[in-house]
Amino acid sequence: MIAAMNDIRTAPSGVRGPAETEKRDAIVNAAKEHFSLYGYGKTTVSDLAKAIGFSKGYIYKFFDSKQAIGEAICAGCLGEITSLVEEALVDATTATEKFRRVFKTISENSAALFFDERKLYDIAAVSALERWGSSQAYVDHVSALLQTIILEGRESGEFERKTPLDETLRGIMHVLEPFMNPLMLQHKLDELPDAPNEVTNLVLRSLAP
Amino acid sequence: MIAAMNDIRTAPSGVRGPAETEKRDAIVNAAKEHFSLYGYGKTTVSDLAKAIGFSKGYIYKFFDSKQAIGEAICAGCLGEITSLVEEALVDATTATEKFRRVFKTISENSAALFFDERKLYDIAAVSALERWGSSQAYVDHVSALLQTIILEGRESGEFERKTPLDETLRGIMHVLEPFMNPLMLQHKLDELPDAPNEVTNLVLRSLAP
DNA sequence: ATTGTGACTGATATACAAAATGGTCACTTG
DNA sequence: CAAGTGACCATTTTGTATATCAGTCACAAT
Repeated sequence: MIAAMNDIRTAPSGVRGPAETEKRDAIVNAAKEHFSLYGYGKTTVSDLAKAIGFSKGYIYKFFDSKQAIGEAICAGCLGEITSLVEEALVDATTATEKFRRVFKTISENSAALFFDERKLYDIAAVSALERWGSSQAYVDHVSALLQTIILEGRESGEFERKTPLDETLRGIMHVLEPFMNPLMLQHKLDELPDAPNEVTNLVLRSLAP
Repeated sequence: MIAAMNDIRTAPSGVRGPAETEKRDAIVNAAKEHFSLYGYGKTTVSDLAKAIGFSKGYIYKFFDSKQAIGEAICAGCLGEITSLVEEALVDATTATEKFRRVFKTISENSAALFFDERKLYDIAAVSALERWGSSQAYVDHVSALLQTIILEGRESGEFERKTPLDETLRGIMHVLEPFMNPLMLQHKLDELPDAPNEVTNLVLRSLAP
C-alpha cells in the first residue's frame, strides 16, 4: 500500500509552537506506532516523550493536548484513504466509473483499517463520535470530490440535471456515510463487499438522466 | 399515539410454559414499566417478580431468561412502529406516496423512541447489536412491506422494472438502515428530519422508470 | 398434578481506596 | 534566550473486596 502522505492540509488545530517539523514528526511517528500497538487509551504522553528521548512537558510545546496528537494520527489515516481514492481516480474515464471507485475505495480501505489496524480504527471512531476536525475535514474532502464528479457527469450527459446539486450531493453523502463513518461501518462489516456495491448501483440509477 | 398492538406474531422464542396469557402479560407489563423507568440493566428479575406478586423463580416458568423478557419488550416497541407504518399506509394512494410514508414514519418514530423512551430505545439498540429475534423480525417485516410497495409501483408503471427486484430491495434496505437501526440512528439524530427526506428523494429517483 | 417458593451458586456489578495520567509552570541548562 | 525539565495537582483509571444478580432446583402448598 503506497503511503502517499495526505495533502489534505488538515487544519492543524491543537498544534502549536514553532514549525520545528523534525521534532513534531518524531512525536507523530512515535504516536502512530504506540497508538497502533497499544491503543490511544493505553498510551501515555510520557510514553511518547520517552520514545523520542524527551520529557513529557516538552510534548506540550508542540501539541495542545493528547487529543491533538490523536487528531494528527487520525488525519493521517483518513488522509491515506483519500490519497488512495485520488489514486484510483486517475485512470477512470467516466464520471460513473469515478463514482464507483470512490465508493469502492472508501469502503474497502475503511474496512481494511478495521481489520488490519484496529487500534487506529478506534481512534477514527472516536474522532467521528466527538466530531474532531480530522473527521470533519475528511468528510468535507470526500464531499468536494463527489461534487466535482457529479458536475462532470452532468456536463458529459451521464447524469441527470434536474435535481439541485446540493440535494443530490447530500443524498449521496447520506448513503455513503454507513461505509465511511467508522461508527456506522462497524455494524455493516458482514455485509461487505456487496452492500456498498448495491448502494452504488442504486445511486447510479438515481443519477441516470 | 395509538397503541395498536403489533400482530407481527413475532416468533416467541424464549417463551415457555403454558399459554397462561394473563400472568405472562403481567410480567411483560411490569417489565415494560420497569425497563422504561430504570432501564434493562438496573431492573432485576426479582423486581419484576415482586411487581406481579410472585417470586423470582416463577418468572422462569414463563420466560427462558431475562433477555427473553427484553426481547418481548423490544418486539412490542418495534411492533408499535410497524403498526404506525401500516396505519400511515391505508390512505396512501400511490406506491411513491407509500414509500415516502414508510420512510418518514419509521425515521420519525424511531427518533421519538429515542427522545421519549430512551431506556426502551437502548434495549432496541442492544437487540440490534446482538441480533435478537425481535430485531430480525422487524427488519424482515419492513423488508416484506417495501417489497410489496415496489412491486405495486412496478405494476402501476411508477417504478422501473429492469433492475432485479432483490437488488432494488436490498439497496433500499441499506439506505433505510441508518434511520431504522437504533445503533446507526443515534449518529444521525441531528440530521433529522432532512436526511431521511433527502434519501427518500434519492431512492425515488433511482426507482423512476 | 399444578402452582409457587426460596435457598443456593457461579458470574457480574458496585463501591471505594490506591495508583497512574493529563496538563501546567516555575525553573534549570547550554 | 531557546531548549528542555520534573515536581506538582486535579481528574481518571485500576485493582479488588464486597455485594448483587441471573438462573436452577428440590420441595412445599393447594
